[in-house]
Amino acid sequence: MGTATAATTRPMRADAQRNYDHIVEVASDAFAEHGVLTSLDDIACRAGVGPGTLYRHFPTRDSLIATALGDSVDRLDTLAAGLKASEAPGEALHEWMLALAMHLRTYDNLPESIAEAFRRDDSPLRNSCFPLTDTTSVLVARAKAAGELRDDVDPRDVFALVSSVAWAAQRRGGTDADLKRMLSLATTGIR
Amino acid sequence: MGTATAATTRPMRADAQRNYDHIVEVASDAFAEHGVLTSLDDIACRAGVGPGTLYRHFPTRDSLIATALGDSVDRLDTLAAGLKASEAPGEALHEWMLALAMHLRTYDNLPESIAEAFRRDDSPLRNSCFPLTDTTSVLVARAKAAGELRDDVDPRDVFALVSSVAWAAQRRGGTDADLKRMLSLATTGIR
DNA sequence: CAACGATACGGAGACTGTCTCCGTTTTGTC
DNA sequence: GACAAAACGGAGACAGTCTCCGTATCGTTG
Repeated sequence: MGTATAATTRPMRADAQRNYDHIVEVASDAFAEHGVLTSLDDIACRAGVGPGTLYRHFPTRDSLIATALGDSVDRLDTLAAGLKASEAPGEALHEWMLALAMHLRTYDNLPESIAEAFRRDDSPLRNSCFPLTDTTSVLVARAKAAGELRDDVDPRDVFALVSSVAWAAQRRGGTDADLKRMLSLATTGIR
Repeated sequence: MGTATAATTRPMRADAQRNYDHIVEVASDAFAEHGVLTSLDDIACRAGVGPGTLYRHFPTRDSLIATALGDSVDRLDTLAAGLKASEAPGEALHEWMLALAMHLRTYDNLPESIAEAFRRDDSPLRNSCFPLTDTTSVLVARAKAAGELRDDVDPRDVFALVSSVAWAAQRRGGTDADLKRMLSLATTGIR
């Protein structure tokens, strides 16, 4: 991803593509610095475009977040491919849960936005998470099959649990140590 | 609590007390119906007072939430007294964690507000939670002493974990069953 | 390369919610 | 009944979201 284009339809006009790319770039920085709740008009301003232009390209905050997260999701997908082939499904699941939790820390308040997106249909942010929930399901199933995870665990609960740990850790200090400790606390019970 | 008064200083003037009580009453309803993020001006309007009056009594949203939660916290305190004397500390801790999680579901978005309050000093909402964190500490210590809980568990992490489970469960459907299932998933590992 | 239609821009401004300031009203006391 | 202190309330400043539409830019066609 990185420089996304609506390749399905007619290609974007040159100026539109330029603005689109610049907005995403600025948004990534702004989200990283101030969290996903930062002012969108401010992002537009910093990107040197009017609010109208931003909202035309990204009708909702979610759509902008989803696009800004593109690279991080791609990286997770690469990791997922390896983990799905792992010969130690239990460990693979653990590694995945940690990676997922780290991903959810990409921006401040991201877990809230994603959780919110899951309550709406057709949210672009929700759609962008489907690869992640799918991978979670696969890894949970493999861990179960290997007898390394209880049979009664719902993969959706696992995703929710990881989200909630990421959420909690961010408010408990936000360091890697906080995240790992909280995740360990919450998952030791899984086996 | 219920009808709180600044009893430490001079008693409130009659009209002020009347407005104060009415605001809290209306706020409880509004929070219950629309969550803690509902419009404060709207609460003022429904309570038949001007915005100025509301903000004079409750300078921050947190202070209003804290007051509105008074009754629920009182009920938890009563429960806590019994649990602290329980002869089954492990079970007592579990029961407490469930009660705490239910409390955090009193209003929509309450876990977020409380977590946020914990990042600020002198937030009234944070202060109103101290009895709860204290009880958590006591019950965690007792469970440890009885050998029913790992020694390396930080009570603050326990509180954070319960908050995060309440948060996650609310976004996973919000039913009692969702909450209990998620809590069980997250705590089975505690022992 | 001129010119035209389609595409995209951008900023003024409507709208919503937060929060404050200060002239007016209510209260309690002497 | 009158006076000072306490409290009221609403107009309005401010910030953020999002839209509408006149204007500018682009790409294509002759």
